[in-house]
Amino acid sequence: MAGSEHPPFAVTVDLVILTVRSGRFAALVVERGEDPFHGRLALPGGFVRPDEDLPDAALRELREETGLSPSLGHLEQLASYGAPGRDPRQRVVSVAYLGLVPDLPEPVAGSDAASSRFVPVDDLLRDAGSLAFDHGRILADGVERARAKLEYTSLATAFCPDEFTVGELRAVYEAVWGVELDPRNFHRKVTGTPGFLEPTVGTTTRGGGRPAQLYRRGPTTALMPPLLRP
Amino acid sequence: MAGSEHPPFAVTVDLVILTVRSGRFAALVVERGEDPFHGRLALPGGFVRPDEDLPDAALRELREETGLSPSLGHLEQLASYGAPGRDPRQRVVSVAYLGLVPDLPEPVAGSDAASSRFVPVDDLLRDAGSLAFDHGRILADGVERARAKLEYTSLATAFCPDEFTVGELRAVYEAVWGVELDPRNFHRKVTGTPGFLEPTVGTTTRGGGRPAQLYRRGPTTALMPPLLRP
DNA sequence: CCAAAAGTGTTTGATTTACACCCATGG
DNA sequence: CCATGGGTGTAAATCAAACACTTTTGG
Repeated sequence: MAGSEHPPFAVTVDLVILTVRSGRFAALVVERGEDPFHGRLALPGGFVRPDEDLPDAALRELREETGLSPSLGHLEQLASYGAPGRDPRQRVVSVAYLGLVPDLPEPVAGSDAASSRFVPVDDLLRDAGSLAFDHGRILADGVERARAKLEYTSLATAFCPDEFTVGELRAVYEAVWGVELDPRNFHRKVTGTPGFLEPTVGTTTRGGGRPAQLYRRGPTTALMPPLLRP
Repeated sequence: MAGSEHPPFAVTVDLVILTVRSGRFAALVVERGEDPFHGRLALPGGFVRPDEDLPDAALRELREETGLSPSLGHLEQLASYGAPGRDPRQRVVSVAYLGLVPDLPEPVAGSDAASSRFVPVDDLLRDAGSLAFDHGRILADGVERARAKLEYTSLATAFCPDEFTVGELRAVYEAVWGVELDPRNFHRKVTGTPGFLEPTVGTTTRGGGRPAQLYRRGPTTALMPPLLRP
């Protein structure tokens, strides 16, 4: 807590942006255009500006990379990473944020990094060194956090579009956890948890079968009873 | 992810060190000896050194402030705080760590900050502005995290000395949550959860009544069934 | 012997699970 | 009319809360 002899640090934000795309749990990655790690995959991110708060920097990067502001979706701080050698150029402390977004209709909208795309997380995590810097660890931490939070919050709705069916919501859990859930018990559980889902007037038959009630995400990001253990 | 025009940041670690002392949930605070916030209470912490990893900085501060290395106890990253105005002198990003320690026999051992002491968290949180900087918020976040993790992990043992009884462990929960728990059901629950407690040969009658089995913390920081909902 | 805390057993009610069954649509 | 998913009912199993009861010490 002394005076002014603080060493020079750079501060960045890195983003773990997760979604569910065609039944697969996937993360947004960019291909690096410069050294170090030229040509390798990395998490999107960038330097925090001099007068910018950390969440603002994360939101700005999210907008730049995906064209999304998480009015839909969800953004929270994940953790910080500051090992001395993690960036070979200089001492960098990175504050990682975890974002959950619905499957974008356009892969990535009018976006800074044209080379960004979603890749299934199992593929990215298969060997830890496939990502630049320590981004493999950051991604693993983000994936673990997301999986854990689905168990006891209503966050899974952040992966769904504005209106969605209970079956589509169940598909999110099945993709993220890699399990099969009983459709009947799942339905009872989520519709019976206050604050989780808000019914709309509409129904849909996309996906076939009997028309399904459409829901919006509840207002509260509600905490729930355990939901379902994989 | 551009070149080298990064603004000057200072990086610190701040510590939320929690314990249970005479039945009260308490946090370690120091009295500031300099401006800004001269004379106000603050969380212990300090600048990260140029070649020091973040967890190492947190461990070093913990040692300096409490004389404890958390071989007993527990230390984990909490969150980072970097709002532009949070330190009036300069732009500082602080990485907060959460430490859970047993009640120290000596209040604070051979310690850097002679003015450090444990204060009940309710007193510290009663009005948010009682702590310097944004340390009220950091403390609140740490307290919330600790309370939440007791629910589904065996972390409560980090508040206990090397050997302890089930009744002493129950007292930890009651202090942290501010509730009364049924001693009989609590006993069954914790002794029945594999990996939570490791029985020793000893017993004790400190606290009166029938001799109580002594336990050590289990090896695994086990995840548990929900335990008990307050 | 009495108080006080440890520890066990049992009863009751809630929650979860598994699965039988009916519903409403598209092809 | 049938395949497909949506949605409800229900019985069995599992789990948690409440509490009667026994144990073992100190005073």
